[in-house]
Amino acid sequence: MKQPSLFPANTDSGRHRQSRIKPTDLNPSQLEAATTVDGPVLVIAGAGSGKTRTLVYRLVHLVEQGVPPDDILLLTFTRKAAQEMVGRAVHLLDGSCQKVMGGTFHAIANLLLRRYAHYAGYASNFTIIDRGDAEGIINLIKSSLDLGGAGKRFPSKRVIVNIISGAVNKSQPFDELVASQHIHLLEFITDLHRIRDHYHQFKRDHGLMDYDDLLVHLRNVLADHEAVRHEISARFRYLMVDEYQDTNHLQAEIVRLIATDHDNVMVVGDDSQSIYSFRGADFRNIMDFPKIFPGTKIIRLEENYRSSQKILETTNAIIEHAREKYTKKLFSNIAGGEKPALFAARDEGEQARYVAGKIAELHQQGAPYHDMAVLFRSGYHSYKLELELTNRQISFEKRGGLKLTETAHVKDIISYLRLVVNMQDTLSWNRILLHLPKVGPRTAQKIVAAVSGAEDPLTGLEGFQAAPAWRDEFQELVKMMHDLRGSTDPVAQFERIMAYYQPVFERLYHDDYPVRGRDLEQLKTIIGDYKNLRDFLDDASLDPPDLTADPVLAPEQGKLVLSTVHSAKGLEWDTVFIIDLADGKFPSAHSIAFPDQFEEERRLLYVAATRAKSRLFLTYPRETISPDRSRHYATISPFLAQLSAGLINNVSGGSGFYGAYGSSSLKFSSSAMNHGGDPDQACTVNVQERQQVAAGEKITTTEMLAPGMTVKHGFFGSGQVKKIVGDKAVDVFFPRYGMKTLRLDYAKLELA
DNA sequence: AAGCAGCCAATTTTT
DNA sequence: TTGGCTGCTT
Repeated sequence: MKQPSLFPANTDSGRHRQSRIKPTDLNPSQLEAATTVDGPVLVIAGAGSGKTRTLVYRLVHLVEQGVPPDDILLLTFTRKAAQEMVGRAVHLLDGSCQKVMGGTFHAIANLLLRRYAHYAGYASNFTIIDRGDAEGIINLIKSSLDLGGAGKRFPSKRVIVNIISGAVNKSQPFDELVASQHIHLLEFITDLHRIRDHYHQFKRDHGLMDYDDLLVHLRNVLADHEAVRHEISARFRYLMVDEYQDTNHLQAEIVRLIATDHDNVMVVGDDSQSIYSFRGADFRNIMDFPKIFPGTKIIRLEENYRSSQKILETTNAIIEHAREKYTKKLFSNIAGGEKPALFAARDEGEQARYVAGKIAELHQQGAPYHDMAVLFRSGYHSYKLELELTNRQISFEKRGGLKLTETAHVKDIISYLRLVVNMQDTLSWNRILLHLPKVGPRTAQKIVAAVSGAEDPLTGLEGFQAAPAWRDEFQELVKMMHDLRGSTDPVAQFERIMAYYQPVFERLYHDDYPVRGRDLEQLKTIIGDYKNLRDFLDDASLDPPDLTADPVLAPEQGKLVLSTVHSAKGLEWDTVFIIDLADGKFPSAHSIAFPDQFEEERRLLYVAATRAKSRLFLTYPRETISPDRSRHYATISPFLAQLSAGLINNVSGGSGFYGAYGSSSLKFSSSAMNHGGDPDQACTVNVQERQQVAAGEKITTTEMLAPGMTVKHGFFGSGQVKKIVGDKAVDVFFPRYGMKTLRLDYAKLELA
């Protein structure tokens, strides 16, 4: 949890000792990577190729060579990853390299900016805001500029934040991004500019930084202030960056700038595991690295030490079909094991029962729960399974999906706490003032004006003339704010807030406040780990805890893990289940019309499948139920339909229990398998199946279309066919989204 | 004018 | 399960 201080007094360092690294611990490539001390190094490390091990040993090696641990900066994708690597190195070194600075780009940027923020025009007590906060600001601006109220075609706050953030993370000009990704919003471009400018000004005025600002301002400070650049470059003489394929241009620039004076940088990555392009990540950073750092030593790790050869054959086949040809083909010396198993369940309920049953069965055969994980595309895909596991009393830990800090009641508490640290934080004022009875957006705005206009915000608050209807509650608030300012113990401050908030809480969430109350208990426990309120608030934004099913239980080891694929990155388990492998769920429906996104979904499946050491189960439901309770047939994920026969073992039962179409699903799956190796064949089978179940409405070939016809798409709505492109694709114009080229084997089109 | 209750819609992935 | 919109109440 705690970050080491940024510039600690460095005392003992670099005692030479007998090396802890035995050459036999690493293979020759790993050893070379671990023992190259100076200069730029690019390590291209396939899944399971011992990348983490190599990084840990390099840490050890650097320290053994006399590099003060203090001088090393380890940039990782999650804070957990950094902790684990440093922890392992500390273990190998008997505790002597605790001072290695490690964390995410954002966390490190935060630490540095606390010191250098004034170069960016910020005070050092700035508040870090998350996505929800950013959306809140956009809403305030939208209403203050009187936008969006009238026409409902005006983009939602979500879309606006996406655009603003996307332009920063993709280093793309704002207008260009709107033109390429949101062509239908070009008519609003002037208003979008106004919103963007107000948003930037708002953050500046109130001491707020969003995630992107942390990177942007750090980059700017490094680029524009030579003295600072040299100071930081000297401070971190050795840089290591993990998961480099998931960095964006801004992050690459930051690396370049921090390494200014020494070029001692090792980056590690795998282009076939790039899964964060939605956040601006560009795996071409890997290819560009040697250009930016001339003289780069390139090392490849291609032997997989994680998975059995049988699993690896399948994962290799998954990535084989990628449009982009990747540089590596992994091999494994782990013989034996089982082929991956494919289970086509009748519906989501059966899928959950199958997975839970398998887990119970394997557990009985001696497999510990913590050696098993269930992975899925989206957080909510696991809901049914969570119920099933709870029924069977199998406890689990869920990663990814909703965060504790994303729940309304926790945000409430955090807003009060933020004000203790930064009274200029208008966004938080606005939120908590709405808790007063009879106070809505309008009155809240007036109070906010009084608060931010005053020399001392609290005096401004006190001076506000509250209406008699809510004067008492207002006085309570004033009193609490005074008490909070007089305290420095986070837990005491939390308690004081709760004393005030409890009645508000019960009124606001009268339906379910007892359940929500457990989140607040959990929050209190977490706050108890901090001595300093700002550290807590930073972590709450930068490393928000997952919303766990049973908060009272400490994060004990030994539990089954349920996780989104994104949150499973870098981890491994003996047994892995990947569920909901149906077209439209994995790959997600959003990706289907966009080839780049579709390819990223493929890599995502690759990442998921390469987490497995010895057992891999792939499942999908044949039928899904929408929120409106209508049923839909689902087809197997195209990524699986493309695979050759023989790679995967179809275990889809076949007892009459599955019902009429259940058995047809078996035929479908196995025929797709039998024709495998030839993707077109598999697609043909796929197409026939769709025609059969959908009574001929779905468009499966271009022969069914002609320019001028109207068609319907699940995401884009109705559109007009403009042009037939080849025999598999069609250009369609959608009024709200513009012209799209749709590939008929990806996209599901219907005749309107 | 402003707050508030109740209804309907939509829902990716993360720092 | 939240969020936006509508129409009723203060």
